[in-house]
Amino acid sequence: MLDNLGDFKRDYFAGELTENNIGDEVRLLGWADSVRDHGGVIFINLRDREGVVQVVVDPSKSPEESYEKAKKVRSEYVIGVQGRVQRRPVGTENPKIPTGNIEVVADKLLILNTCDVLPLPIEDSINASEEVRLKYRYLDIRRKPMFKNLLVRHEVYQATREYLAGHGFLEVETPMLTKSTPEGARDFLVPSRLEKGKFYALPQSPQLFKQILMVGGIERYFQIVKCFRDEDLRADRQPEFTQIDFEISFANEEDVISISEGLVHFIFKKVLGIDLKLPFKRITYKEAIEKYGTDKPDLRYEMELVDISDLASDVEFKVFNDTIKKGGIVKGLNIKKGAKFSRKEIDELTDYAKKFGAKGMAWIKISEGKMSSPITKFFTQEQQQKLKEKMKAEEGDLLVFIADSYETTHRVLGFLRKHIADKLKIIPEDRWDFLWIVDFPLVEWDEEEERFVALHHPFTSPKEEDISKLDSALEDKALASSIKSRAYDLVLNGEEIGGGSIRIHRPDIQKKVFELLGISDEEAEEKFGFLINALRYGAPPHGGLAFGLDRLIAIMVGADSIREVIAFPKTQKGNCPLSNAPDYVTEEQLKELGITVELEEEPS
RNA sequence: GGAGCCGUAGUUCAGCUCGGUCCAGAACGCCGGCCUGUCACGCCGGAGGUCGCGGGUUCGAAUCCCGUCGGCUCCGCCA
Repeated sequence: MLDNLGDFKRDYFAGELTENNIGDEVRLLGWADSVRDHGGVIFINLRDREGVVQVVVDPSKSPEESYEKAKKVRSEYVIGVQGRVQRRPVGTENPKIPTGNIEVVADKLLILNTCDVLPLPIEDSINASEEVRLKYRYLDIRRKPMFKNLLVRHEVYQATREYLAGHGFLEVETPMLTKSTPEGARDFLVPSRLEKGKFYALPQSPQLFKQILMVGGIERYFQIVKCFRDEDLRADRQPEFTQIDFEISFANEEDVISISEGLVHFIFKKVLGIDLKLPFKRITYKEAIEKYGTDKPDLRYEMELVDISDLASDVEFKVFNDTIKKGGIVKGLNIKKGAKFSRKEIDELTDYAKKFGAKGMAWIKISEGKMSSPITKFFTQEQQQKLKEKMKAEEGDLLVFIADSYETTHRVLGFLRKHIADKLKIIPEDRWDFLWIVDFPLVEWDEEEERFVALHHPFTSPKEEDISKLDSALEDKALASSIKSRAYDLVLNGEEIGGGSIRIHRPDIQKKVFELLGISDEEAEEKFGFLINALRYGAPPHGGLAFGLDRLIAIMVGADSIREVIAFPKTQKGNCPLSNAPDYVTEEQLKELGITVELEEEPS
């Protein structure tokens, strides 16, 4: 028989009790974390949000009714205890828990609810499969590490609001039911009942609305906001995710960067007690690609790409000099202490490189004072020496080379660099390597679509000195590619955690950029007409940034996946094992929306 | 769209190479009994399985083959 809560109130959280409470009569509410029945005395660890305390039910001290009830308590029963706090008898202290010097002698015991056999253990270390954890997320969240992640998340929200509100930013909500936009990710669509055949889209970001808020004279806007993108999932990608989004009027890059740095600094200080060094390092997009092979380099380890194209054009090795002749490049990585790799391991690296488009991978081991490799014979002594100098090669190193186009070479080496660093476990933990990537190209040529696409988004402003290039950019691919944008990304430990730009605030420039992107006047008018219109009515210069909140928090708590910092995340197929969404709806619901569904198979 | 790993009691796994001795086994959990200072309590006993699903091969399939569903990682995709 279960007890009613009635007017039973909690005086303390279990974890709040200290030796100062000794002698106090207290009431506690929570879950039975563990029960130890000795046939006589019964120990129950009562757990709540803030911690655990031992409750003692002693037949010689507690009322018989309470003792009989205590015998029935099992793991995760919901209980209430009224009792006196006492110092534990000498020798029975438990140093493993913060309240280990005290215990509560139960006077009154309430059993408020029972609990079925648990599908996953409520323990700190994770053993259960992720599928089970998501299905029973309420049990998973009872685990301390999950609770801590959600707590950190809460503290980041609060710090964000404190900092941005303190710097004159107004929190304004933007619509969740909005308009589908071309460019960018696939939209989630929501059918309109009132206008059958029409659809809302869930926002990929509040981009257009926050710009319009600037036109509206808000001056400084922010929002902690859900964004939706219907693309395939990854460990760091969910179909719905959260951004810290902000925008500033009359701002240039430095204003946005400095607010961003201030915010991140504030969050780290407030939540983790860490003093980040400001300003963050900055490198250009070009430098990032050429040194690290990626636009989100992890600077926690060195291993930079080395260009040996000039040397490669002279060596007899056909793969190298042919690549150069065709306008490609040859670059290498020095894998420190990599000479210990077996032939098999090197072959695995080659296969890995091929996955990313490499045709092959050349390698040279430096061991016993000389170079050993199938390609050494193509190098003269002098060339070997030169190569060693360029690569800063020392005894015990392994040099690997990719010869291909500019793009492929960098891309492959970028992935290799990361892969090898993981493999060799040379990435230091507990480092916070923030890095701004600046000077992005405005557009890049998309071979598949046979048009230019925006690297950032279509509302990103070109650099002021490049605006004149817009007029002839369509006819001149090289010229178009040389236009730099006013975009910037913030990278932390090799992950992109934020990105933004100074936007276009003039309708004439916006029109030219649309033209460059192959977006016709009609299409621009139809899809973004409301923004273009707004720009015509005194739009101030403005810019901003959005942080990927989930990624930021995942890195802060050391989680491998953003699912660990989201209360109710989705699986890789976009399912929610807890609620079983998405699911079929009734014929009536579909009819009301004027929707007919074509299924390959009938729903079961 | 593609590649890889995984799917066996409530949970985590072993068994699968080389089919039979497996009407499947361990640990934790659960249930019952004993136990008055434990805290991963202990001791004794017990229950618990559509081996993801479907098909095939075979005298015989958890094990081999094909398909399919689901979970995870990655590529493509993600302005």
